[in-house]
Amino acid sequence: MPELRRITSADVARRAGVSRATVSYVLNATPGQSISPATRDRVLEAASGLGYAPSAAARTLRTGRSDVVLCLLPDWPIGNEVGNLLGNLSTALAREGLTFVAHPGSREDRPIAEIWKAITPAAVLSFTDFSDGETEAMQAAGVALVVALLGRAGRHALELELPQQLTGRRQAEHLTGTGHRSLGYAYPDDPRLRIFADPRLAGVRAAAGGEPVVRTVPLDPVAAAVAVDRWCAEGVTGICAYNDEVALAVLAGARRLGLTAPRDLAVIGVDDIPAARLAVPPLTTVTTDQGALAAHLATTVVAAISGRSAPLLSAADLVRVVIRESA
Amino acid sequence: MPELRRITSADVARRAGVSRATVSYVLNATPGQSISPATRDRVLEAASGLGYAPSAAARTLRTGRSDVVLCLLPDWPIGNEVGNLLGNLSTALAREGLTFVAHPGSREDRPIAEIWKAITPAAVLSFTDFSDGETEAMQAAGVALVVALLGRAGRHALELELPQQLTGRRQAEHLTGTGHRSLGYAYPDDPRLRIFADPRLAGVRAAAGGEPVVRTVPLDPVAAAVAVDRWCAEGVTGICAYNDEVALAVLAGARRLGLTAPRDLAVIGVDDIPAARLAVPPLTTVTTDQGALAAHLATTVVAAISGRSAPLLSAADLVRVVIRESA
DNA sequence: AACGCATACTGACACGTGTAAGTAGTAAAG
DNA sequence: CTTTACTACTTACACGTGTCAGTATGCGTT
Repeated sequence: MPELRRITSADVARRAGVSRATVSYVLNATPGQSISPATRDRVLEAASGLGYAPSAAARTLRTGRSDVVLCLLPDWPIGNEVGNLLGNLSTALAREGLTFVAHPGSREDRPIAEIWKAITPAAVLSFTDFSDGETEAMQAAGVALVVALLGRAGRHALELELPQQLTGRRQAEHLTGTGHRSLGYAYPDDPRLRIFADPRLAGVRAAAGGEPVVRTVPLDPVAAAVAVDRWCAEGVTGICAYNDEVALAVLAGARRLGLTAPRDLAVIGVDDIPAARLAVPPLTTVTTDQGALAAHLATTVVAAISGRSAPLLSAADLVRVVIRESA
Repeated sequence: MPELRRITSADVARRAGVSRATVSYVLNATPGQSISPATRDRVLEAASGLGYAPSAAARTLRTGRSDVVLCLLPDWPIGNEVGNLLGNLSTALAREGLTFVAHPGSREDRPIAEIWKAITPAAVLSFTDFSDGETEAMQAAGVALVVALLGRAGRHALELELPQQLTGRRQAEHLTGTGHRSLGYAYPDDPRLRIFADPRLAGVRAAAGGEPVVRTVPLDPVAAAVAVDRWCAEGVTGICAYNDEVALAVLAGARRLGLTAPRDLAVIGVDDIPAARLAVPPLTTVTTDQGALAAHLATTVVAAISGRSAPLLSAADLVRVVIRESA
């Protein structure tokens, strides 16, 4: 059995006939160092020839900072669209030389300190915001950047807040644009979702003429029917739903009452999940350009890590209405 | 401004009035070392008093192994159910002292070597299987365990293969149990999903009387109608769909043809997504106990890391049919 | 000839940890 | 009184890297 040993930069140095320091300078393209093209090539060839892979642990120990960006996922079920965003974020950050990883699971079953202590990330992203103590502890441990994407406005940049509001705006604009005067907002049943729901509702409020009638709609046809019945009694004709699933519940509730969309009630969702176009009737919804959003998040993270100032998000054409038949 | 320095075990040792080695022995409860209760308490108190957090990088460097379990996600969109599985897996591994992280994004845009090099995980999980070279390189770099959950049968344990097959079995059993003799299988449009679809189809084959009529069904009502039309012409009366979304497409296609489920065509899905119970008619589907599956995966990983043999999966009551109206 | 000054490197240290090997001190056994 | 065994530690090294401070060589200038 062949000896299975890690290949270190010392191996590369030996093979290239130079010192280990030179190897490090070549492979990291350290500025301010002058290396002759000849030895540079020798080092590069030796490294790839041996299949050298620098030890991240050693590098992190030395520099006090890794190239990992950690994203703490919330404990509520992540849907297709968040998964999509994470995928795009991962490729966008990879393009900048950063490694993106996500940690799912609630914060309760494991203190989040355990997590970033085990990774030593360059940046930590979270959907919810941190306590001041947490932020402080992380920065003391060498985490360069801590960002909450949503949550109570603090001194953090809430980068996702704006697109969420815009989502609500577009919903309301579409309904008022098609003649609906009195709007309802179908709020999700799960209280953990309010962190997303509140900014969307705020967007609806801003774009709707009057105050929308907010009602919680469970993902159940019978319960949804009750909500729809009361909306109709109040003269509401257009419903902005928190997302497509809630919108499907509204449609199912309306169907139980013998109502058909969009004639009796217009419904518009968010996310454009696959089930939306397969619904009865096909669901009009609002979709976000996750690729562009992820790219912006990535540049924000990179800028913050390297100390530059982050560009502003031009959210205007990020969110788009997909018109089908339900509204 | 207060000096912001990392608290090391040397700080703890100084404060407790002992050597650094003693601190390490106490905090890691190293077997074979005898520490007096008095000094043990002093060390423990000093550590918590200073808020000591061991550097994962240093520990990883020293031991050559971290307590991180890395899961490589495929590049196709992960749905609710996979997200659920990841969450459960995360909490199950946390209970064993392991930190779970997921890396989304395709393998193409970043060689996977870059990823595990940046993390140095104790184990790597993947849905697809690795090339032999990749496996070898990872083990050379100190990764203890490499597991492919699905894929071509190799020398790896394909832990997810069995539950997937069982899923297909349960679908077919339900349909044959309700009198359907001639079955069809609605295969997903996206070729990247075949890694999940093939074992499920194999399960249907094993449980169905004859060979099911396999047809690809895109997530589009019009295209799905074409498939349904041909199935009906062939005398097929029950459809096992790859998942709930494909099942919804089949239902939408049937509706376009004026057919109603389950009278003209019985349809059964997989996953029990929220949209399933809101469909017309509410979708009968097969659901997996993700919590139990995750727990089994976690114990398998832990067993493999610590060199013990893994327990077998008792898959029997893991998969369950949710009977609604479509079949 | 002396000096400055780039170029092209090398030697040595530090990061924070786990652990093997060693060392006093005490106590029981021979 | 020596030996052995055990307790309760400490000293010292290694893990693999980045980087500061040197050093030797060549070259143009004073």
